[in-house]
Amino acid sequence: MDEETVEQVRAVVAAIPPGRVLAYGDVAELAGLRSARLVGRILAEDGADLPWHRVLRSNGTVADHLRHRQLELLRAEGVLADGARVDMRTYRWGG
DNA sequence: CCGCTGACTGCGG
DNA sequence: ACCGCAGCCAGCG
Repeated sequence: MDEETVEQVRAVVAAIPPGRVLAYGDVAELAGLRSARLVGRILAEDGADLPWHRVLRSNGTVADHLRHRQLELLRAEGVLADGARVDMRTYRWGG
């Protein structure tokens, strides 16, 4: 992985305010990338120390293996999920 | 080089 | 709401 790319993504994710969220694609755009998948990959490898739970799919759902943990962390900062889905219109940073 | 695999996305049926 | 498909970037066999 390109170190600069990783740092760009890390910077964007670190800047998301508590109680707000972004889609992988949003992070990619803000970091100057064309691939949302790459953002997911970077968070998987270098995202442990970041508020990675504020990044989810564009439709408000999250990957299965993260579902429980991520929704729990979001709930703790006031982001409520309607079942397995977060309302992006309400919580998306910017909006 | 080829194909498969993901913390993904938008479009069409 | 469901499904498939094409694009997407990087790593692995």
